[in-house]
Amino acid sequence: MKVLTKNTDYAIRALLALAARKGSYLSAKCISTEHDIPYQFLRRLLQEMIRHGLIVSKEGVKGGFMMEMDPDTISVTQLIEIFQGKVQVSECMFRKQICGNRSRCVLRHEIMRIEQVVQSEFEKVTIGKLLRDLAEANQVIPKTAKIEQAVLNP
Amino acid sequence: MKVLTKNTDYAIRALLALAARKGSYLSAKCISTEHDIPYQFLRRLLQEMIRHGLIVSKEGVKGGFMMEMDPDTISVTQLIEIFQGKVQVSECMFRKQICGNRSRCVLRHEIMRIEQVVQSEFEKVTIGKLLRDLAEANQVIPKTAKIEQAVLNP
DNA sequence: ATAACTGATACTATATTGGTATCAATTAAA
DNA sequence: TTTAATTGATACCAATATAGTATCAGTTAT
Repeated sequence: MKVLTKNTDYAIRALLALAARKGSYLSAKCISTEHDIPYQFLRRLLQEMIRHGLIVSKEGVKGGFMMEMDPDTISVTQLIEIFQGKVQVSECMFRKQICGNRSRCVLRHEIMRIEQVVQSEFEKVTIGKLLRDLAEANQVIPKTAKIEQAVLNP
Repeated sequence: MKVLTKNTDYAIRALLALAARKGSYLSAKCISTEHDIPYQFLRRLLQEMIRHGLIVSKEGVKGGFMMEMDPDTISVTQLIEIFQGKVQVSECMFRKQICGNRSRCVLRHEIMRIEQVVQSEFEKVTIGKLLRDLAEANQVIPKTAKIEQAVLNP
């Protein structure tokens, strides 16, 4: 069971790259080559994120994508919702089938509780947090700093 | 994002039916018609659960499937693993790509933590627990008892 | 003997996921 | 003003996963 698909995966990586260079434009090509994300695939993801207001773009030479908002306001939950649809435990067997015509399902509480837990866990994980984790790792483990540096500042 | 697929969904329902009649054989046909699960589909699921030792079967007339083990030892996590593969947050971008040749990934901790949370939440939900939830609901909401009864004792 | 069963397995249809290609529009800069 | 680097939009394709069906052989209670 794969919780994050490539969509979400790539989107997170792209956002990390943009967050690390907040305020300046990064082209899709640059992000693609530096982070090993298929170019055209990445572009679709970036456009989708623009539509959702997570990033902005500028066309033409020296154009690209930029993060304007606070990276801490972008959670993995949001990205999952955009690229994989809203988190739901079942679609919705318990609610529709066992529940039948009943308005409230006996299992609904259990299901809802788990949905809530899963969602809130992913909500805690923001782009800002991931970025800080990376930065911290750079300091704690100097041996690998170059690699992390490469990831963040290609 | 659908956490439980039909496989797991149906499997849970079938196990609830078997747990409710623990010790006696229930045919696939019976479970299928009573719980609105496609017959052949259900049979595959039941066979899979036999292979994993969750239930036993008896061939021939008056045969069927039976639950021998304690329903509290069967968790939704187990069923997800059987029918949807082991829970993993990413497959595994962060581990393989960003980490590159590094043995330990900076994001690994975050990812692992979430995997752990998700898994342990589903572990709490056992067939036994779901069954008790249903039974309890029958008592608390007598108005709907007939429906629940139908579900549990077709 | 026969009908009600499971065991095993092959098959099909549809949706999702992952990825590619193309062309038009925009823009910085030579 | 031409050109190259860029995004916008969208159509397309391949592989895989999901959901469901069909078939035939073997077992067993009656």
